[in-house]
Amino acid sequence: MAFHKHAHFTPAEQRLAAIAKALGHPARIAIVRMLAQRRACVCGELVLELPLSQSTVSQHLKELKAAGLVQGEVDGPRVCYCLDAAGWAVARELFGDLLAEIPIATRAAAAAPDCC
Amino acid sequence: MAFHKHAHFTPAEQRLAAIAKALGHPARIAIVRMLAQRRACVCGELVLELPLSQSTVSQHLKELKAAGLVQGEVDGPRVCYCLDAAGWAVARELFGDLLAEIPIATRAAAAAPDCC
DNA sequence: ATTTGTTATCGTAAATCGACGATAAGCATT
DNA sequence: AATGCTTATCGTCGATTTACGATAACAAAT
Repeated sequence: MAFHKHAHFTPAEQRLAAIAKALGHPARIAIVRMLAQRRACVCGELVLELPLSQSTVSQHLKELKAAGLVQGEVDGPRVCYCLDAAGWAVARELFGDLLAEIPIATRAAAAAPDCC
Repeated sequence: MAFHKHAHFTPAEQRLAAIAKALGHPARIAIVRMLAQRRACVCGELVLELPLSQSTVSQHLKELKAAGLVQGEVDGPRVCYCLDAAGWAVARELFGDLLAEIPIATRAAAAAPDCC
């Protein structure tokens, strides 16, 4: 069933998994890229540029916010979203740590099958 | 509904999302780390070290394989799993590209709220 | 050919996801 | 106070995920 047995994994594994899960949808990747490119906050502009309804975009933003990757601030009648620098620092670090554990493919290793 | 409107996103966004989704579970992060540490193939050892049943571990491996992050080769009576170097090269590149688009937090930017 | 050990698949159940429309909530302006 | 604009939440639907036990498939050894 779905009473996920997360208790047995390290905090770093759980945090990285949560971040990866938040990025595990093309729309959320696209949202992050849009927020990164125009550094200023884009509020409902996201809805205009995405092939999704307003409520769906709002939910995606909620998930990104829950993962600590995005911040939202109320700015008058609208809400101003931007990337959460602290969250992305964590993402960089945790993903970097993981990649550091993984051997990089060399030409020799690519020639011979690298399994077994 | 869940007929995901992925058609409107770029191939890179979709591929990165698929990779991130595959990593979006602590058990799969743990599996990747285990395969990275003992570079030799661990077959059913994964089951012994994870708090999950054999069938559940097999499903997680299947998802990692579908995402191109893990390879499996039949080795006699057992199956030999290892990381897929090519897949991880793509993961490195795509995630690196994304991170390159995202401004790194500076001390000044951290002092002032970086939103709006 | 049968047995043994390992892995994959099937079937199932509860929870979550992804999407939408409709509605509520919040803030400015009128 | 009422209107208008923007965003969040609610309710709903089907699909997917996570997990398990049970069973099938498969390779090696007996």
